[in-house]
Amino acid sequence: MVKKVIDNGKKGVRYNLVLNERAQLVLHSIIENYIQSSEPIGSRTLSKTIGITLSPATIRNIMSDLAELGYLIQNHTSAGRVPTDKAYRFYVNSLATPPGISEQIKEKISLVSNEQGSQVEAILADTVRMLAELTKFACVVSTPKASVSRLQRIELIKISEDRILVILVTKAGVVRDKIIFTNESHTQEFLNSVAEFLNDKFKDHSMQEIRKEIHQSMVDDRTRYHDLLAHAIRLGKKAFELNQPGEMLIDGQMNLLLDSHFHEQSSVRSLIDAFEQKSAIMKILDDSMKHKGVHIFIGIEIDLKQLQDCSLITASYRNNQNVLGSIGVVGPTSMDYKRIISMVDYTAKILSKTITEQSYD
Amino acid sequence: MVKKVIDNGKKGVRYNLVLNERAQLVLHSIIENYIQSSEPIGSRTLSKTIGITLSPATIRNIMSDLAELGYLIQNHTSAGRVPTDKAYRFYVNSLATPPGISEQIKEKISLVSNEQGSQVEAILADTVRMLAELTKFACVVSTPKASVSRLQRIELIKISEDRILVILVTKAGVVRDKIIFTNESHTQEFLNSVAEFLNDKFKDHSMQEIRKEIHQSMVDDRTRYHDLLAHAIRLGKKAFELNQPGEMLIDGQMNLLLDSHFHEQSSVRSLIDAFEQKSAIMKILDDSMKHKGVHIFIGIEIDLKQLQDCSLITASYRNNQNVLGSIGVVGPTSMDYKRIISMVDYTAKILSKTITEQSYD
DNA sequence: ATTAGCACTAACCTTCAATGAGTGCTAATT
DNA sequence: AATTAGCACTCATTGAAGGTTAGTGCTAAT
Repeated sequence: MVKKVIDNGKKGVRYNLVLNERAQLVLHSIIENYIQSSEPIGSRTLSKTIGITLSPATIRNIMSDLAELGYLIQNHTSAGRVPTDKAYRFYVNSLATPPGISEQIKEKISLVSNEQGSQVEAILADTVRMLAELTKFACVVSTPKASVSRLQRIELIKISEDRILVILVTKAGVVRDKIIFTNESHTQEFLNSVAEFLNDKFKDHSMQEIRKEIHQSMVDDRTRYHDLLAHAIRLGKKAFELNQPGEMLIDGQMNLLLDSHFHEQSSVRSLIDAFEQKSAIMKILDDSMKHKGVHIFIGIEIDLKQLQDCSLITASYRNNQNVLGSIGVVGPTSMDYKRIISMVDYTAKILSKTITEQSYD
Repeated sequence: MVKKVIDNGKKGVRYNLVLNERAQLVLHSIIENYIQSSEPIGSRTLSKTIGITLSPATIRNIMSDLAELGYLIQNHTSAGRVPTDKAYRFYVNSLATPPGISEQIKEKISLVSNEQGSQVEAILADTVRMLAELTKFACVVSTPKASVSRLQRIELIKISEDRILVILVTKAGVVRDKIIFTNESHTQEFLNSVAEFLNDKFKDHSMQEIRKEIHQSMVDDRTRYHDLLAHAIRLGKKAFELNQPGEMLIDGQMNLLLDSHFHEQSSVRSLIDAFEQKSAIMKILDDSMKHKGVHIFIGIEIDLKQLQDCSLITASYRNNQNVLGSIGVVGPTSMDYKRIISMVDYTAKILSKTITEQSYD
């Protein structure tokens, strides 16, 4: 029975479990129907909506085979069938380049953060909110990590005898601040000199480079005999220490809770859990930064059991110099992939454009 | 029939609709029962749980009167009765000083933001999360408004030919940044001089004062003939312009959505709406900053129709110098007021203490 | 290889009656 | 005069019965 389906003309190819064309068509059609209706698809309804003429009975046979191959499951014996993660994977793989999106949507996406002089964080917040609004799903974005970005300027501000506020501005337009503690008390004037020194020495260097250079300076003999230098290096070490691991902005979690796919108590709980400990999602976003283009994680492919009923569509954004972060949409596995993929794709592109313009390079 | 209840012994007092003692007891008991069970209270069950011996029939009579006076309503003719906003108002008014809370809870509250050297925003974020976690409701906090706070330091950072990044650090420990545009191009060195000038002149002044002083300087003749001064004032004007209207952090919205009181689609929608346009809630928080101690808004008392089924408990927090903002909990009108009030109260006190320690005064 | 036909399933909806928690009113009791 | 017992009544909730519907699998005919 399986043979019927895997047999696509060439007898010899045993392991190449490629669906024959008709089976593909049926599967495709089931998925698109299901995405639209969210209801199990039966042979009858399908035989009407599918393009070619095919009797319900034939379709039943094909569906039975597809079920056996793991593309479909039945919730009840007498219910229609529902696509599995494997089916969605087949589906998105079969999609060619993301289809264009309507001018209207494009305009909405482009409209965000047109306000000049916005900070990067504000742009990201606006973007993520817009995308959540547009997709009606939850939307996340990782903020640029300071470590890959290059230094625009550092400022040291005296707060109390033993506390200094460090402000780092990166070329990507991100402002980060943190407090460091010292044993000795410095005047603001002295801190200004130190900051000026660090700016001269490290401007345009990447944070990683800076940390390395500071480390080298510390073992350099010259440092010990030069007072300002010594202090500068000591303070600089603390200031440039790896700090925030990069953050993540979330919007539209509510959309998911309202979504009919997640109406059972249990799935709502696990969704909340997943978003509460951001780290896991963050990690996925980070990973997807490494590759170009849109990334799609379907159900079980997301390495997070709380999100087993979800799919995650991500795309990275960048400025002229670096990949800075990624933006993503979390929705039910039965989401309208075409629509969401193209939106995420376009949004990431516009975001890259906006951020590049705002960058200080 | 009404007379029976409003009559508390003194015939003459017609407008003073004070409930007699027994009616108060019954009402009190109904409310506490309802807070616990969330189910309409009938005369039968009440006659068992109430302290004194009182037959169901008698209680029915009293309940009937209370209903007529607007303290109770019946959803259906044959259902138990449920407290109204008016009843909750009576209830919280009758509560004496917030009762103490368990040491365990106190400890949990105090535990937050023990990490030294945290930024104010981080402390607030941690606090609001903790309070949401503890109360299982939504929790909001308004960040300190820059305008009331006093200047610790200003920095000007050149970003491009026509853009300058302004960083304001207030004594309350808040860092704010924004970008301003200029017609003329300045060197970073020049910006440093300007910043130093502004720091000398305005350190420790409140933002409001600074705006006023700048305004005066602009009409002052001397300003025109002094180049640095003129530039400083011009840039300063832009830098200190009223910018962010203060922000608001929210956490635990999900808790509300999960709460059984908000399980109808419509009320979930309106909750989301309410939190989406933060401004209205922000306004209430702002208002409550003006008064000392815990504030309680019950149902209709919240000037926001989307939150008609909610109550809001707020308390302001402060440093040595100023009231900085307020923190609040949003829950169903039938929340456990005693518990929540004491938690909000205690949290605000701890928050004030923490922030005072972090302040740069 | 495809399709028509048929028996079978299971969810879903509607109806109906029974149950139970509650009420208001009146008359008896304290 | 206030309280309580008793009674008739209301209405939401529950669960069983029965019909409907959308679906299946299998077999035989095309």
